[in-house]
Amino acid sequence: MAMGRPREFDVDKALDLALEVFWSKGYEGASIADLTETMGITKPSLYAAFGNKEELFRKALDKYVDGPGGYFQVALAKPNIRAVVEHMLYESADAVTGPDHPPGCLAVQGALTCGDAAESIKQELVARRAKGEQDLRERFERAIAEGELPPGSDAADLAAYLSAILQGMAVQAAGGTTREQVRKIAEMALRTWPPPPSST
Amino acid sequence: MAMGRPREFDVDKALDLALEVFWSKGYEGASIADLTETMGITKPSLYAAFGNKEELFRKALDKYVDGPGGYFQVALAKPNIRAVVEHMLYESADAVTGPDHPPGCLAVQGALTCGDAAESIKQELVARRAKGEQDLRERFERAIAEGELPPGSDAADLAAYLSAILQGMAVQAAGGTTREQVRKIAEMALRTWPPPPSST
DNA sequence: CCAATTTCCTACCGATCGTTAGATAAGTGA
DNA sequence: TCACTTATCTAACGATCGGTAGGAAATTGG
Repeated sequence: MAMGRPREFDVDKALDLALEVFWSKGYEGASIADLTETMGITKPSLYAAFGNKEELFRKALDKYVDGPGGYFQVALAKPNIRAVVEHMLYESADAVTGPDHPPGCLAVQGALTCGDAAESIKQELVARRAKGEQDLRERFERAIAEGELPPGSDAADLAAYLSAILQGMAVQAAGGTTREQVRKIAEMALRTWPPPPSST
Repeated sequence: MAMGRPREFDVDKALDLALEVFWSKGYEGASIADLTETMGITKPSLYAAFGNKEELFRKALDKYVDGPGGYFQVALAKPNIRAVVEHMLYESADAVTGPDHPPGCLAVQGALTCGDAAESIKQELVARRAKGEQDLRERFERAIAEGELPPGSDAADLAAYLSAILQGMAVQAAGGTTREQVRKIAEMALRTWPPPPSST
């Protein structure tokens, strides 16, 4: 069976470079020219290897989620709820201010708003964030069942609250806030954790 | 002195409509065609009245800040620090989920990331968010001086923390989270307010 | 050496981007 | 009525957008 001409670039490496571009400029802000230039390949090579811009973004997003964004699942797997939240906040603070990649979080800034053409990408990111919040919620439910959180705690509310803080840290980082300052936000959130259940 | 042909549209009304478009699609996602269609005017009319896309955005942003975003300054002016934070959180929850305008916050989602051409708009929004945080910080400094916050409280840290929560609520809203759910985030933040100073 | 297969690159596609000439229409002041 | 000014519109500008033909180059199996 004929193999054909071998590829002259590393697909995985090129995807990493594409991820960096999407991460720093967002889906709409990253042009095909930006991408090919950074990836070091021509447009036909990009399309042959990755399909089109949308598919390329989705592949980059997958790589992000279990690469730089992998701390999320690691945190979820911690044995007690305090460790989960601590890890989530501290690792997130470091992740969104990592010195070796763009600031912020791809799932937040990839397409928080966009034109009509990118609507499906925006929805994909909305769904990913919702999935993360849902995972958190389930983890909190387990913690409540195991008596790790005050009676009356609402897992959904806790998940929304923590998600908001994480996303807020991402916005701060995207705007250039330093790692030290973002870490302080994480520390303050932890200092008041867990928020007690509503007294109503 | 000759007046020339009178304008056939209401500049202020058109600017409001432009604001809605930028608010829901972001600076890059809003095309001139989108804007003129919504505003009900032709492209030359837009350019004659507002300069160019960038100037139009800046004018819309100004209108946003002392219109839908006006709650921020109102909250800052409250007489005691608890009222400031309460107002800020509750009004923000309602503002980012207002039924009569796009969800989220223009200062966050207008250009969280972007291509090279929109870099100056992104920087403008970064500066605006930083200014809001700085205003908060100064209000906290006053509160600390007046003994309204625990001794040892750090005004800058408190401002960064509250800013992050507000921005996180905006991200949640932009993703379609309901007003009720966003309000719960505000309530939970308030339930733990103020975070005590670091014990180190 | 010769198909068959796959990647490579140059050049180009139509559509849309933001922006503007240039002509015409509607008002004011003399 | 007649300049003057300003707004209106159609139509177009060059640049860039995402995406692709089409042919040359490089590999494998026969």
